[in-house]
Amino acid sequence: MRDERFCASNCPFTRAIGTIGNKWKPIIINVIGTRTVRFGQLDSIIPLISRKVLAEQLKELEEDGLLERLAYKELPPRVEYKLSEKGLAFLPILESIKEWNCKYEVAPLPEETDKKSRVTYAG
Amino acid sequence: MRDERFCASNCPFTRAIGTIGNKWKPIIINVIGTRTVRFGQLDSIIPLISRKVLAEQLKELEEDGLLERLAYKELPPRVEYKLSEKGLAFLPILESIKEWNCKYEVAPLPEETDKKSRVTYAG
DNA sequence: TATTCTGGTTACCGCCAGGTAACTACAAAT
DNA sequence: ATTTGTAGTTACCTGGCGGTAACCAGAATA
Repeated sequence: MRDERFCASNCPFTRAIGTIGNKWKPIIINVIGTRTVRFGQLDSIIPLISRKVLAEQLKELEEDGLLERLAYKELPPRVEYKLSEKGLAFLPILESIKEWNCKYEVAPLPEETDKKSRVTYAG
Repeated sequence: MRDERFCASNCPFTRAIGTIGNKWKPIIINVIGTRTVRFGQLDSIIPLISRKVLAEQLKELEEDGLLERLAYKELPPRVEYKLSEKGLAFLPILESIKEWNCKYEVAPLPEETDKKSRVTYAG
């Protein structure tokens, strides 16, 4: 999911894209925001992602220093995720993407499907 | 390459990620920048992308209004690409990603491979 | 006559991203 | 005794992403 060739580039921008340049990571970071969120919450807030891929993405985000994982030694287990300083510093960028899209997006609904089938987050 | 489920979302941020949330599009937009660039130039500047995928990405970027395509009726053909107003408005976002990465990136070179194998753009 | 130059498109094929289902541990509730 | 709940992990399998190679037009050059 991370692109290793990108991450090995000499260009810092290319490396950045290699790290966060896929569809799930911006969504996950945006959903977490300034909160502390548990795995199961993410799983239900983002219905289109499977648990397997969610776990992979979270692991990579943690390895890349965007995320902090807090595991409590309880049963049933409890794990909380929150953004690190680096992750929090990425939020304004996501915010500007949101504004950019709102400003320039053109009519995105060519075929008027029933609105029930549309999902709120990440789908 | 575009994620249609994302693009059909009610959430403008999710739609934005559905449109530009893959690894090639930010790279392409960044490479074009404020210039006017021909297809063959892009192909050689970004060595890791194949012509097929490059053509696909350019077509989608044009459909999404980020890019303007100017085809001259010559032989051999000449086609020039430049960013639209929407595309140009996206450049500052890419710039802030670059700065963010430079500020927070941690030692990205675990195994010291020979530097010759590293590529400058997108790889 | 044959090659080159450009911007693609098409057919074909292999691999892996990602989905599904099953399974784990153990405590507490029923 | 059995079900429930959490946070994953693992095995297995398939669709489709993306790579490669061939091919196109038609003027210019050798």
